Amino acid sequence: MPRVGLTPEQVVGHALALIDEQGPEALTLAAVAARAGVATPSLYKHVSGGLAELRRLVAVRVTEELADRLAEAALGRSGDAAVAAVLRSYHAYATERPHRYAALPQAPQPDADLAVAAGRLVGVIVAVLREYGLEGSEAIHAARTFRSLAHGFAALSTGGAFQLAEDLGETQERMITVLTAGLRGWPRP
Amino acid sequence: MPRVGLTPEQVVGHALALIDEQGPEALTLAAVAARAGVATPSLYKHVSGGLAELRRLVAVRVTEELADRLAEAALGRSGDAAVAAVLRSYHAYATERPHRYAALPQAPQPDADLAVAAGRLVGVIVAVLREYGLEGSEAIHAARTFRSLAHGFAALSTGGAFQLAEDLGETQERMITVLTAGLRGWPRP
DNA sequence: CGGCTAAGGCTATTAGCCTTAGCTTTATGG
DNA sequence: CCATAAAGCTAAGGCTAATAGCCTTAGCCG
Repeated sequence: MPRVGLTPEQVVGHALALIDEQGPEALTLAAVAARAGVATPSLYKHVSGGLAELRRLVAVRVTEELADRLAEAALGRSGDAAVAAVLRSYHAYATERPHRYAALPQAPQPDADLAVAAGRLVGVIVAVLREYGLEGSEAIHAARTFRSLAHGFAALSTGGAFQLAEDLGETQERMITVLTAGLRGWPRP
Repeated sequence: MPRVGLTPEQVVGHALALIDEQGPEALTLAAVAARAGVATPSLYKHVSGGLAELRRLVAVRVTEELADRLAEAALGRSGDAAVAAVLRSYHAYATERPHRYAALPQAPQPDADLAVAAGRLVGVIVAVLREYGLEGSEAIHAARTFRSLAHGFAALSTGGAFQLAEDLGETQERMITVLTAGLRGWPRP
């Protein structure tokens, strides 16, 4: 039994490949083990928490990836252009890797690593909103609005909920217009 | 082995009860059978497609429930008040029955019954938007924006994605303000 | 009233999955 | 050169869905 030199990172990599190809349902330890050229129980040497932990690690990695994408999109832009770029790149990520994006919400438990990654993602959004003069609680409400719109659009469009022929890109541009206008005229209570 | 007088509707009812209590992951034929006082394979007499069909039926029923709620909220209201009421009742449904709402997207295949139910839901939204003078493609884009915001907010808030202490109701009111303003000033290309 | 049919139960079985336990081999550091 | 920890293995147990085949009940029809 030659050593295959597996690491937790590689295990997650195989998991992501499986998800990309066959969807989150197909993520099973047996399939990951087969792909890694190893017997199923051997995975526990690297991912001691079994399937649950593997899913957790996948969620963390995807969240980090998404946060990176958003940060890159925000880089060098400001105001409406930054909001538009971040929203577009959010949707682009979900569209390019729909299964990976769908694997995101499956982490019910509050998890420290995931919280860190999610914090980075929210940080990018909050930074982009700062230029609208939003501070404190209002920045939080605005960031939630942003995330709701971005996630809803990504989830529904990759999930096939938008059946009609109208172009999704057009929908996205309308959303951007509404959102940027809403941020400029943000309701100050 | 006395007949227990099961119907597909009752099977779905038990499935919903299970989901409400323990989440969508807990929906297994074995658990439903136990709750119905029947052996697992007997369920196939009522739900011939097994677990997949049961999930499908659950999704249809939940979509119908939600559409009913939204229709009721829209009744007798118009304009901004109607939009606000529908958005609030969307979120209220998801909050009252988080697991049930989470069970919604698990129906991947395009399904006729589900399409009908989803059509009713979209119909309510389109009707509410009609008062803003939106027609044709623009009405579609606006309805998509509405759904994205509603679903995103529902999914993220019930999923525990909003960790901070800020009140969710406040966030919702900001969202309503932004959305109604965006609809009134809808971008006419 | 007698019997037939279809529906609604059942048990048994197969196949696939996760997980734990305990053994064996490999690689490495002293 | 050997001891030990890491990384692999097989075996086994306990879930799950799903299929096959049998039995009983209900209800209808002649």
